[in-house]
Amino acid sequence: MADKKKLLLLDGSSLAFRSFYGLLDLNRFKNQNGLHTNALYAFNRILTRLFEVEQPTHMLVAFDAGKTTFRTEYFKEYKGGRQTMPSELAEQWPYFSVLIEAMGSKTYELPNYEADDIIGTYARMAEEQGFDVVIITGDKDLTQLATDQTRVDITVKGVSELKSYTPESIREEMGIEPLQIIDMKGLMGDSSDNYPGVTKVGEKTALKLLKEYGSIENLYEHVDEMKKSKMKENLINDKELAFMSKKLATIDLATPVSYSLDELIVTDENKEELVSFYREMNFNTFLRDLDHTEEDVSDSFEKITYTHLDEITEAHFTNDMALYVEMLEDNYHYGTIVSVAWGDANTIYTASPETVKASIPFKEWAANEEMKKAVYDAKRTQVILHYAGITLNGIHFDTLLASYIINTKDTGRDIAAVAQEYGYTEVSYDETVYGKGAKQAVPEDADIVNEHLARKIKAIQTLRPQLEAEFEKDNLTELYYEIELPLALILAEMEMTGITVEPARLEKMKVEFAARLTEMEKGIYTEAGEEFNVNSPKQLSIILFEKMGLPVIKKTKTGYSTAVDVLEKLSATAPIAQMILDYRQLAKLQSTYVEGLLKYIKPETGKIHTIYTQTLTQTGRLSSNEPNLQNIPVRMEEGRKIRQAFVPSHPDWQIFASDYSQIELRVLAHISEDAHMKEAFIEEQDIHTSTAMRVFGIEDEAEVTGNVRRQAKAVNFGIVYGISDYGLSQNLGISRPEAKTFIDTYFEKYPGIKQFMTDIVEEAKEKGFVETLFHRRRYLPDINSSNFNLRSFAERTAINSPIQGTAADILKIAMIRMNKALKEKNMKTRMLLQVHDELIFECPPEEIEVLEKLVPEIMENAVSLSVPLLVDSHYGNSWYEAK
DNA sequence: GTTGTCACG
DNA sequence: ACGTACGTGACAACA
Repeated sequence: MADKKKLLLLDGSSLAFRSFYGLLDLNRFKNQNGLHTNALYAFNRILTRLFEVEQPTHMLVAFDAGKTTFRTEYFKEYKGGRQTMPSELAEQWPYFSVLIEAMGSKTYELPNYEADDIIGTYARMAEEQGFDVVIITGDKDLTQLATDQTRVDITVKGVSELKSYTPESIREEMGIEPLQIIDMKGLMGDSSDNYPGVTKVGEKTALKLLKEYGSIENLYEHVDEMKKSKMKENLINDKELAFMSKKLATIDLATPVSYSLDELIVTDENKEELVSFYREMNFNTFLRDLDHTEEDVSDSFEKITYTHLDEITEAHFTNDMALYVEMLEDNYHYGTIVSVAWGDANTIYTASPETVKASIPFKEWAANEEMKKAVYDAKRTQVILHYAGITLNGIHFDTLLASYIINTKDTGRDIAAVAQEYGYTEVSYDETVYGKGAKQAVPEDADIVNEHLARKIKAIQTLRPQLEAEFEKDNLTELYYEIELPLALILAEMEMTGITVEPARLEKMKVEFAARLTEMEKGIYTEAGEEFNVNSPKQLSIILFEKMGLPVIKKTKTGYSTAVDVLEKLSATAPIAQMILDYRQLAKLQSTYVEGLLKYIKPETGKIHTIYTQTLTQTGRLSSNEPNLQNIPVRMEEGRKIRQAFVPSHPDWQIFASDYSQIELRVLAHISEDAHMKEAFIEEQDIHTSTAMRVFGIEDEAEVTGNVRRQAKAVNFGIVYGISDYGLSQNLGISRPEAKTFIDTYFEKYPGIKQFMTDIVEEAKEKGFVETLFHRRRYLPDINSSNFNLRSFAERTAINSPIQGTAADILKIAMIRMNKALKEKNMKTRMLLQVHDELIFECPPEEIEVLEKLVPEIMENAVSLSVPLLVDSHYGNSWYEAK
C-alpha cells in the first residue's frame, strides 16, 4: 500500500515574523551586500526540519496578501494599530518565496484573504480526499481547524519549538471543541488582531460560559435567564460586538484558491537554485550541509598546511602562538589527550601527547610567562596540561571566554560553532570528526585529527582580532582582561587543588540512610495498600489521586503534580503525604549527595575536583558541575551534615568560609539610589526588619514579629526577582490582592526602587540589552515581543540580571584580589570553592588570625558602592563547622 | 532525550 | 486578561 498522502500547510507570514524576532541578531546576520538575513536563516532551519520530520507529499506556504481583506470591510479597525513591519524584515520579504520554491514547495497569496483562509480552505479540501494535514503557524486562532485528520502546530518560543494541537489536546487543555475556539474568540476578542469581544470577558470567563452554553448563539438565546450580574449586563450591551468578533475569528473555508491539490505535490529541491541562494545570503553552513550529502567533508575546505613533529625543538616556538590541546571527554580531570597543536599565522605544528610530554622545549615554552599564547578555553587547557606534567603560563587570550563575554549565548565547547558565528567556516564540528554518543571515536588516521586541530589553531588566530574589536565597541575590554581572563586561571588552580572529602563519613551515612529508607518505604506501602515505586511521580500520582482519591491541587504538562507544595497541602488530611515528603528528602540526600559525591572522590588523593563553568550563565555567575559543589545542603540540619565530610587536606588545618551579607539588595540599593534602602544599609539596620517597619507602618522595632519580618523578607526577594503579586502570594501563601497591597505599599515607601525598575525595562526595550556595573551584557530579544509571557519574562530578567550579575562581578573581583594577596603574603591558605556569595578556604591554624581580617577586608572593598558591603566569616574542622 | 522533582544562592 | 517569581545541576523514571 502506498504511503498516505500528507499535506503540510505553513503560515508563511506568521513564521517569517517569528523567524525574524526569534533570531534578532541584526549585526551578525548580514550578507556581503549588507542585506539582513536573520529571518531567512531561521526560516531555512524550520523548513529543513519540517521536511525531515513531517516528510509531506504535498505542501503550501501561504502568505497574507495585504492590509485590506474581507474582514476589514466589515470592521475597519481589524488588525489596526499594528506596528509596521521593521525595514530589516521588509528587505528580506521577497526572498522567502525564492527559498521556499527552491526547496520544492509552492507559495501562495490571494488578495482580500489572509493566510489563515487559504490554509483553512486547503485543509478542508485535503481532508475530503483522505489526506493527513499538518498546519504550522504562530497564530493560535488556527487551532479551530484541528480535526482527527488535521493537526495544528503552534510555535511556542521563537520557531524552534512547536506545540501540537489535536481535538483531544484542545478538549483536555480548555475543555471545548476546536470549533468553539471561534466562539471563545468572539467573547474575549483579540488584542493583537484588534477586535474587542465582550467587555471584561477574558479566556477564563469565555471558557466557563462556553462550557455552559456551547456557542455564542445559544448563549444569547438564554441570556435573559442569567442571574443579574455585571457580566450579564456586559454580555447584553456588547451583543453586537460578540457576533462581529466571532465572524472575524472565523476562518473562511471556501476561499477561491487557484491551485488544485495535485499542484501542491512536493518536488525535489532545486539544488542549483539553493546553492546560488545560499551563496547570495552567505549561508555557509547550509551550503556545506548540501555538500555533505555527496562529498567528503574536507573537500569543501581550503587546503591547510601543517607539520606533524616527532621531535620538538626550540625553533618550533615563537611568541604569540595559538595552542590547542584535544581531549574528547567533557570532564578533563579524567580524560586522555588525543593530540596537541600550536602555531602562528605562518606555521602550524601538531604532535602526539607522548611527544609533547617528553619534550623539554615544549615544557619550557609552555611555562614561559613571556611567551604569549592564545587558546580556546584557557581553564580547560591549563588543567589538562597540568595533569600531563606541563605548567602553562602566559595565556593572553581565550577565544571561548571572549565570545561568551560578547554574547552570553555563546557557551559552547565546540570551537566550530563560535568560529562560524564570526564568519570563519574552515573548521569542522567535533561531532563531524569524532562522531557522538556511543559511536564517538578518534579516527584511525591520525592525519584527520591533526588537520582538524590545525584548523582550530587557524580559527583561534582568525577570530582574535574580531573579538577584540567587539570588546572595544561594547566597552568590554576591562571586564575581559581585568576580571574574566585572570579569573579563569584562578578557577583552574581551585579545580586542580580540589577539596578533601572523607569517604568513611559518607559510607556511614549511606548505611544508615539505606536502612531508614527501607523502613519508610514499608510505611508508605502500608498506607497505600500496595507496593509501588515511590520515586516515580507517575506511579505515585496514580496511588494518591486515583486510588486514594485525594484532591488534585496542581497539574503538570503530563499529569498530576506531586511537588512539595502540593504534598504539604495534602498532609493536613492524608498522613501518606508527609511520609512521602520525608522519604523524598532522604532519598535525595542518599542518591545525589551520599552516593553521588562518593563517586567523585579520587582514590589516590581523597579529593573531589569540580569543574566551574565560566561561560554558561546568562547573568555572569559561575556554575559548578561533576559534581555540583554549589548546592550542597545547608537549610535542613539532616542534609547539612553532609558538610561534615568536607574537611581540610592536612591534619589540624581548618576550613574558613566568608560570605557577603545581602549582597544583591546592597547592589540594588546602589544602582537604584533609593534613599530609604541606602539609609538602612548605611545605618547598619537589619534590612528585612527595616522593610517590615516601612511597609507595615510599624514604629517600634521591637514590635516587628518573626512572621512580619519573614513576609518583608519575601517581599525583598521578590523585588530582586522582578516581583509579581501572584508570585509573592504563592510564596507567602496569602491572597493575591493582599500581595498586591504589599507591593504597592513597598513602591510607595521605596520610590527609587520603582523608578529603577521602570527605567531599566525602558532601557532594555530601547537597546535590546541590559548591563552590570562592569558592563557585562545580557541581550533580551523577547523584550519587545507581542507574546505577553515572553515579554513579561524578559522584563523580569531586565530587572534581575544587572543585580545578580553585578553581585557576581563583585565576587569575581574579590577572588582575584584574594588570590593575589595570598601569593604576595606567601600564605599556605588555599581558596577551594566559590558559592555565588561566599568563598571557602582551607588554612593552617596559624593563618586564621590573618584571614579573619584579610578576607573581609578584601571582599568588602572589592568595589566601592554608595552603601557598605558586609562580610561574615566562620571557621572549623569541617565545612559543617565553618558556620 | 525529556520530564518532574529538589538541592543551592 | 494574559500566567509568573531570578540563576543553576543532578537524579530517577520513562519514552
